[in-house]
Amino acid sequence: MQDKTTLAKKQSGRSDRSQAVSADLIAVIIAVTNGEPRVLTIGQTNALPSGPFELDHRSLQSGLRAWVERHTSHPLGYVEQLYTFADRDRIDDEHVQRVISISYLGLTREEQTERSPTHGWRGWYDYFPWEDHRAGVPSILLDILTPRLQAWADEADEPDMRHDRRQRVAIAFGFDDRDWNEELVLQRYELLYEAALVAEAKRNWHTGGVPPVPGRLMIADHRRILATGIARLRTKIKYRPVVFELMPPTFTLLQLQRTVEALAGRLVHKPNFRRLIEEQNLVEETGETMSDTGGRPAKRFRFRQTVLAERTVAGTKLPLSRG
Amino acid sequence: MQDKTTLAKKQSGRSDRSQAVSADLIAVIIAVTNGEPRVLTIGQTNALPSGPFELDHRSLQSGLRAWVERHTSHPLGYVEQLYTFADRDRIDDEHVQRVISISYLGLTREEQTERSPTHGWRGWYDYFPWEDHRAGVPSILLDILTPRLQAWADEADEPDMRHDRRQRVAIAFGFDDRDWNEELVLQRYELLYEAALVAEAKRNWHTGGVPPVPGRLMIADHRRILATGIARLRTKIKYRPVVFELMPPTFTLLQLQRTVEALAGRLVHKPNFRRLIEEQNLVEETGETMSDTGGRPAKRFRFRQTVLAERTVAGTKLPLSRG
DNA sequence: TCAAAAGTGTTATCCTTACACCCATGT
DNA sequence: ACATGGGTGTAAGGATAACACTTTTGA
Repeated sequence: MQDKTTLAKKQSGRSDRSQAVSADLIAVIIAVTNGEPRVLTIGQTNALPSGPFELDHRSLQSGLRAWVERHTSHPLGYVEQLYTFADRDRIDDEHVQRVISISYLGLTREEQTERSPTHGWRGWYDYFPWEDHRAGVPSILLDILTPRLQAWADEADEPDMRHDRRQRVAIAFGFDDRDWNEELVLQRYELLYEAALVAEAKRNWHTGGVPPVPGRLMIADHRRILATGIARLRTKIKYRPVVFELMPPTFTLLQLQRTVEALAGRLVHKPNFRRLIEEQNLVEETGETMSDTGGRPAKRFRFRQTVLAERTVAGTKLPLSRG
Repeated sequence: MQDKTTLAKKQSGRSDRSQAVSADLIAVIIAVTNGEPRVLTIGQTNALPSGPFELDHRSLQSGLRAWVERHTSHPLGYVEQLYTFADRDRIDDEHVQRVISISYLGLTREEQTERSPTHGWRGWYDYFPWEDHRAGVPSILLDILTPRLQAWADEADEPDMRHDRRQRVAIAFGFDDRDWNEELVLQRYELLYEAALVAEAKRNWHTGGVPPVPGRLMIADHRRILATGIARLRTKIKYRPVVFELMPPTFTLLQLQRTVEALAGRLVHKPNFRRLIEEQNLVEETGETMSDTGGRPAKRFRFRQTVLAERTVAGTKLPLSRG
């Protein structure tokens, strides 16, 4: 980095020195269908949708919006920037090229009618099976992750490092009767990476180390970016009314609850959930009821669009207790 | 944006079409000196330190760290990415060049001994005088901002828009006996910009519109970036132990409290503050005391470095009540 | 009649905020 | 003595989580 004064010179000299960067957008597009959170992927490749940032777009957001809406034929309700990476290099014909990846989180609804060969939706728990605690602590976590993480912590030579590893693992995964914190998605993935328990960190498992833990792989660092997106969304739903971007125009309170549970990966206390949603005036009755799935018919609700103005800033609360 | 398959081709064709981007880093470096939050600026120019991202740095963070540490001769304690912008264009000799600005927040301590011609520190409330509520609601807010914002809201033609403006202003600035929320720094700045009450939005004040509101101007969108950084820091101190990055090695609890108050722009309830800090075991006594400023000598404390490991994830609490 | 879901009422607990008060030191 | 800052005890209020129980439908 230089002072402002030297900045201009540096930049016109760019092409001589073959120093340039290119910018990619990477999108984490989320929908919730049949109570499962899903992520938009490209082809069969387990890659997040991405591509070069084009000059004709006014801004990063508008570029992303245009592209996604073209491909999914569904408006992108909510878009938020996640993170910008520049740690990777790409080698071109004659130049070393720096690639800057700007990642975004977007929320939509899955278009049921469409079958596209270029993209598809996949459940996010395919990539992170240890993150779904709706039916209790998943056995993958208990039987596979726990012992391997313990072993990794214990294999450290210095006592300080052992203690540090044990503590980080305990906090992230809720060991030693700590509570499970569903927001720590990225920390957990990074610990698994650091412990080389995830296939992306193929430092030694193919040459004698331990095999990777279950969970679908993605190209490059896309799984890490997805983890970032999930973590952000899990935090966000607790204080901003973004869940509604994932809902159909009208819905029952249980459907809304199931969506929240799908995202958070944990169950919610039903009576308290309903109260909280209604107290906050986030929704209004449509007058209709639904009598699908056995039981007393449920009132249909619709999101009160006006709260978007009121609450872009103010907040939403969700009770995330044990069910 | 394109699918992955077309990505490679697009990129090698970059130089022919003169389409390339360049990347800038922009840094919001904060220190707190004598109970005032200060920001590192360049020269006399009211600009944040910035410069091109250089290829020889391993990552964005390391590039920023190296540069700042070279110039301030003080280690950068905490660094966090703020936001990436690409909305501006810069015109080169023969090309239109897209500039991507990646902004960072960094925390240090101000080096007292040093006097550099290339950079200096300036109180952040010079730029945002309406943000300092430590001595009560500032008169700038009461006497100047309030009537102008009301007027702007009322001048809207459609009733819906009027209502929307009134509501957003009321939430952001705490009108109609709403509480002041110190975290909404960016929303407030954006409202002032939208209302053209800030010199950056010089749409009409020099041709007959209202003059800008008090508050020091910065070049380009730097004041907006600073607002983003302040907002982020004000939120962060409430749940992560980052204040300590701004403190000298040892300090009294009142000094710590004054630092928090300087950042938050509001007073804190002393007894509760002390309890909360001590209960959380964030600090330990050094054994020494300080008897500077009249009154009973205060115990000196030091930050417990071990909590960095424990709490990178877990949290810190601060009581931000009325004092 | 039972299962399944929709709802209501109330209590226990904890955290936040505030109030009241005493202690130690320098001038 | 009094001003200034250090420091402790405790109670009021609100938010959250939990428990217990009633209602309405379809099979």
